[in-house]
Amino acid sequence: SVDLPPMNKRVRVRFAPSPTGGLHLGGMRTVLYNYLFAKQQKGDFILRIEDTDQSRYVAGAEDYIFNCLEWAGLEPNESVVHGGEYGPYRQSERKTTYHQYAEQLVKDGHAYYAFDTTEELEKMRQEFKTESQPSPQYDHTIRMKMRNSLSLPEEETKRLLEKAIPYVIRIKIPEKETISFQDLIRGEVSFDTAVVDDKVLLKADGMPTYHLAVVVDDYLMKITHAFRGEEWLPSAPVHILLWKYLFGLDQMPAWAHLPLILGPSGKLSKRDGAKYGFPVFAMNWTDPKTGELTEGFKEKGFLPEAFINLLALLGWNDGSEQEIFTKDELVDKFSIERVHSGGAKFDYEKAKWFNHEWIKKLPAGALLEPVKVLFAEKGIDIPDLNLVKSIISLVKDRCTLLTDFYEQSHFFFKPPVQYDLGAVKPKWNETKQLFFAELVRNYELAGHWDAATLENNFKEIAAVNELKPGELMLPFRIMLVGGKFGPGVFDIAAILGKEETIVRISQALDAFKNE
RNA sequence: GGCCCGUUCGUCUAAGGGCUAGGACACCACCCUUUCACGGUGGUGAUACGGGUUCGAAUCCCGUACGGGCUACCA
Repeated sequence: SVDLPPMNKRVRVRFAPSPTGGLHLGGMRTVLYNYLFAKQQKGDFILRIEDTDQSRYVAGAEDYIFNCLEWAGLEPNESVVHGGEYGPYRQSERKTTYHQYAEQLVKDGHAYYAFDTTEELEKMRQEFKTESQPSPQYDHTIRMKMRNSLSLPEEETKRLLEKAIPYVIRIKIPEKETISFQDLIRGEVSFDTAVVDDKVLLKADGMPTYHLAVVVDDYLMKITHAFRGEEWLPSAPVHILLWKYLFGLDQMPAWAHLPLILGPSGKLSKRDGAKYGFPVFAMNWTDPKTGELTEGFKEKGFLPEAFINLLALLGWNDGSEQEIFTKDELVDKFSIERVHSGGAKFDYEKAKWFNHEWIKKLPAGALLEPVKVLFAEKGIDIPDLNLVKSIISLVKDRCTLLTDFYEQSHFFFKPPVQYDLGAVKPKWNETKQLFFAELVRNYELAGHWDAATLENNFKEIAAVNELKPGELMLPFRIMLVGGKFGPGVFDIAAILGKEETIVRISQALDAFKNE
């Protein structure tokens, strides 16, 4: 065999945001798989987004997508914002190119002009609607009954074009042909052209539809691989025919159709998230038209590392029992052939588990920034970063979401404003009061202020007074933090420091007495 | 309706003709811990159904059922 120079892989992901904006889990996973594959092949990762300045889209949709990718660490090498050698990347700036290819298809007899108005199309659908065919298609069975350059006399077509009557260009699908291709995930998939309709390629406004744009762009941008959602499978025959007519089937990129991500009932939707209380977007998105907020994984308290990890495992695994992967490991181990062909239901509980594992796994230093932001939002200034690091180390095992850090550690920065007296009062007595008074005197004289010393002294005093330490630890906890929560009491006291610990005990003793 | 894709514990999945169908989440019990977690040990729980092929099928083939997607001058 001969060693050929490796062909530069150019992996492309292409999509449009929903008209209301946002970027859902399925879209995000498509980006991720394309990214992983591109990096693994040491190729380029290219992002194509439909022009979002069209009226059907909402403002800010494009920036939002790039922000999400930046947060998740999936930035493309080439895109409408990052640039590249194959621009322009905006569809509106490529109009003449699309037009040329569409005209070429007409000239070669693979496409035709259609002058039908919306009303005429509607009328056709009503007219040909039958029991067995509830949604008639514009296909070989009826194209000759419509107003297009195939059914009209040549002069009439010419006249209509000269009069600038609005028209679209439709592909002329062959009547009877079997089309098949090799999907990287599913193997051979085939279709019968008899049931494929004459899709519009060029719209009346001169813009291409997805079908034309994806083929022309992929060719001109030298795309070698493209993974997209399963919902595109039915239109694959149209794209294959366009490749055949325009550039040759040997030029076609390799395709993989990814399974859908399912919600509790059917395809995962924004509504599912709202209904069941879990995020479906990477980051918060507010629809500027309606003001409706859709919560994101980031703001919900997810780490990007966990987000990538859980997304990758939703429909793929490496065959081992490993579930926690860094991005580098994913790049290394990902294989498109191992992606499942069946859809996967999203499980929020498992998603949270991934985040918990990542919080436990990452060193405190890596969590510092998001925790700082969290506390800043709650109006708490963090003075000493090293102190916060030790606090993070102490509590991170019990935090599932980043937002849990507030609940788990706010008392280090603010003394309790009220006490869970119900947990102390019933068993409170003079002896315990005296014990804590003695504890304060002991702690004031303590030379070493560390958890082990504090615990020893605490237990010694308890023994001398013939008290069970167990009965004193809960009151002690409540004195320091106000309730039944937080890490080990002596760890808390050690971090609070001598002065603050003694102040909190004394204040609590007063509060208990007054009750 | 038509076309396409799919189907292993409740969920994500492993097993590519051959061990008692393995792991993870969730759930339950116990241990650890006098807060809550983490952690540890164990448990409940699945090859959609029916036919073939085969010495042998979760695995290959056919049918049925069920689920999903598409069926726009949206992507």
